[in-house]
Amino acid sequence: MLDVRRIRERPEEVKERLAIKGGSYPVDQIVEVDRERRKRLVDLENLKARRNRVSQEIASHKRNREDAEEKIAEMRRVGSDIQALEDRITEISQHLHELLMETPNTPLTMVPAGADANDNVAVYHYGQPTTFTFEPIAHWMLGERLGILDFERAHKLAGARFSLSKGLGARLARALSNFMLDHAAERGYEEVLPPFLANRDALFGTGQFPKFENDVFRVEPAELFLIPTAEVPLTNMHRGEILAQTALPIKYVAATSCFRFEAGAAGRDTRGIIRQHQFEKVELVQFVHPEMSEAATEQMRRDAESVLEDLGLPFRTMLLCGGDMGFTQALTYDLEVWMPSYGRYVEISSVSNMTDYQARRAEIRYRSQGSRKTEFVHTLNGSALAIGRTLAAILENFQTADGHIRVPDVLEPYMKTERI
RNA sequence: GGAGGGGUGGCCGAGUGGUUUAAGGCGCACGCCUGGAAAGCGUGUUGGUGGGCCAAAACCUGCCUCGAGGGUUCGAAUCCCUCCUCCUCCGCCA
Repeated sequence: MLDVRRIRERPEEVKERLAIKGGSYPVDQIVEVDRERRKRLVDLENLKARRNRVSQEIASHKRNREDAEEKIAEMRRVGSDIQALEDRITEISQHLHELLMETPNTPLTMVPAGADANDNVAVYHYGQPTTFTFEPIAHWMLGERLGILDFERAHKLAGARFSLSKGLGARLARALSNFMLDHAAERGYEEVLPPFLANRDALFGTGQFPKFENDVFRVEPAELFLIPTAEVPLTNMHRGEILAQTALPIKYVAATSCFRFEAGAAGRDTRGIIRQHQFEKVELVQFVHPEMSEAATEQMRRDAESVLEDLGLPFRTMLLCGGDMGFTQALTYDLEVWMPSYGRYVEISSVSNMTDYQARRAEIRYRSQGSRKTEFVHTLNGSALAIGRTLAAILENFQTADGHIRVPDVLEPYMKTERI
């Protein structure tokens, strides 16, 4: 959620920034509705001030056993005026809130303009697309042949877009998860094992709701939702809190399952484990001082990139253009790993700076040491990494001519074998 | 699942319809006192959101805020309803 005061005071600047994302947003309307709301608020508060004052007088009359009927009758009228005005202001406020909800975060100045993924800018490369002396096989074929991925039985259990891994496949997933958690812990992230279900307020706080309600699984009979990413529980841990400035930055890492309905992705990535209803992911989240957020984003990007580098997987890092960015993001890097079966780079991580947009929705503040004033923190998150896609990338990039998989050195202590 | 009891400021804790603009204590900050400190004394100490002052800061001022949301009332921390959460006991359970 954008700061309504910023829109009120500098609407042109906000419009300019939003233009980078493309589309049209109700900035002028927000300014107008906000003005209307504040105007009526003054009237309401004057009425309430009067009621408070006269109520004191009534109390004083009652104590002195004097008649207060006239004032009570007067306040009865004032009370109904207040009620009517309050109802009107509630309507206006809801309208204003809806308009603000339709307005995405403003991109940082370094974000390039552009309409879609074609306008993203590659900012970093590691390795080269893998070359083979034989015909490489797709991970879903390899996985089934090696008996480490089983799609048919997973479909029997839960339907399409589910898979299961077993044997060394399951161990590889666990190895990746443990390796990535350790990797993050070395970089100062505190490990968290959060609930995999979250309530409506949490989904709203991180910005999945109200816009993407159709993309998550709702769990009956409680009003709970399977988390689409650990960003939801990790960021909402501090929802409604005022943090000490000395506590910043707060850095969390969690390995969780993630659940996405993938509505609108019908027919896309139907083979393999690239796009599933359930997948595992190691997620990084940071709460930082606003002045530190750009540097922290670069650092988090390195935290994610170094996972791929340690594994030895070829990838590139893309700075997303305005048109390809998410709703709540002010800056996003996508890490894309080379996937031989696709013959192209495939997203394996996304590192984003939400500036204060999420913090404002979720009311996460900090109190600066000198002053008593509270400010919103900046929130960052990034995957490091998506387990399933990393597993697929390892199968495909490290397959050998005899149909086996070379285990990356850094995983050997976890795998207890050099090859699958 | 059953029965009962709680949720008040940074913390503890009083408060069952009107001098409560939330008592008192602890902690913290500043000041006085002191050679310096302790003690003592004094002042301040939830957050949010409006208005005023050319802008900012400071300052003045209104409204809201006693787990959350509704309701009753001229007036609600206090009464009623719904929800969340914590604790105790019983039952069940990885």
